[in-house]
Amino acid sequence: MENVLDILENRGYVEQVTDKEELRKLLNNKGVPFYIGIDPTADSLHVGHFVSLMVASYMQKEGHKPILLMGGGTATIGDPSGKTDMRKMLTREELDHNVECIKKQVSKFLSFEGENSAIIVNNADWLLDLNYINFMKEIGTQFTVTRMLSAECYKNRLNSGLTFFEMGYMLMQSYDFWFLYNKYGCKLQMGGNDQWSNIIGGVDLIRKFNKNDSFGLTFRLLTTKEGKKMGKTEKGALWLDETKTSPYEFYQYWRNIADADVKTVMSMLTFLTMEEIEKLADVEGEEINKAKKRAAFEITKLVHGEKAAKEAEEAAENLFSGKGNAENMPTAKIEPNATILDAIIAAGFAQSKGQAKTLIAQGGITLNDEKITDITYTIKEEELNQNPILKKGKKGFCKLIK
RNA sequence: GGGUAGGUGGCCGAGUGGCUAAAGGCGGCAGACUGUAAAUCUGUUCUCGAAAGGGUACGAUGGUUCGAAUCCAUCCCUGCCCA
Repeated sequence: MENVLDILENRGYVEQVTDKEELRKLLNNKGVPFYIGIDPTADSLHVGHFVSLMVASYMQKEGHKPILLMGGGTATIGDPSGKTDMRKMLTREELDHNVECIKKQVSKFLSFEGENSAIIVNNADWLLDLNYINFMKEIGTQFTVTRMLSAECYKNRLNSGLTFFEMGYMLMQSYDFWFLYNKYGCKLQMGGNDQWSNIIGGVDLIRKFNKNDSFGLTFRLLTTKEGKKMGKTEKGALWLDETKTSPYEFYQYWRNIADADVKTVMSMLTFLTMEEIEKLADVEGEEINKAKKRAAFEITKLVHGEKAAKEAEEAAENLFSGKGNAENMPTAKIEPNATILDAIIAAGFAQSKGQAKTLIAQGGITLNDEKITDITYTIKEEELNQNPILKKGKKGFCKLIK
């Protein structure tokens, strides 16, 4: 029988493992509890979390038990790993709200029923009550600064300011793992590769207090071939929440990825078999567009469901084949007799009138396929009643409604 | 606490009294070419205004000056070195 670890490796998720052979043995059993941490700093997950959820999903499908750790405790004081500005402090209510929203999204990937149902825990439940002196005595003595500084992630920060809290963050995350190990028998922590130091911190701690039978595994960060993080859009992050990033936009993001990234995206963000993926992606030239379409569809389906994925696909197809009568493209409400500039801003194509003017000046704006050159153009009521389609460049579509 | 170097547009980074809405690079956007790709080339990139022109802006607040990102004072923040 295939081991989950092999699946994960074949699909290109795995970056580092503490002890691959021993972990493989452990995973031959069923129902192994493992945990993945998520900081509930927003009311939606973004693409960065997507990979984690995919991995967790594969793990659960193979019979293991996912524990999702919400970093409610650490988020209340702000996560320092953002470079300069400490993130906003979040109130308990906000955090609870975020956790609820996240749980909804997570349930598309993980089952909260059955023998190996996923569970959600919040480290606020144990971190907030810690006593500093006790913590330092018990946990602080187990770490040497010398070793921590030799970690890659701290090395880079050494010349740009590293606060004590940031070092302490590692202790807290290590403590989390130890706590879950004791409470749930959780023997495996998984996370993005940037979490490696924090994860092995926990593994070490468990070895010192208990025994050497816990593991850490990190997965590749989702980056393009050029090493840039995936999931950045002009509006910021690519969210999994449909009100923050519409299914159409979401679909378009994946439809537009670079050729070189198609395979990565398909293997890491879909459940297509590797044979299928190779068949689709190992092609020359224009053919690769089929693979991109499939990738976009599958990924959108996972996050927004099949119906939304189909709608996004149809909308895109109609728009790009020139018939602008799709139902599901983004819409923007404008007043009758609004100027073209207002419409451009309402559609989200520009932040200011100046930018909107630039767009027109550069010939990037069309209304029902008529190029707009006059920046004083106003959209009359009768024209608006026909719900004209405003187009920015080649890919920006928006239906104007009253 | 002492010494020292700094804080400039989304980011990096030049600029040390008027020619500076601020070089250059990155990123973004548009155009050409294409396959809704990449690479390349061109243009563009604070804001209001149709334009002329105005308004904000170089950590913060005051001041000097006809005129300040640039000089002075105080404060806040960051790096480095010493304690």
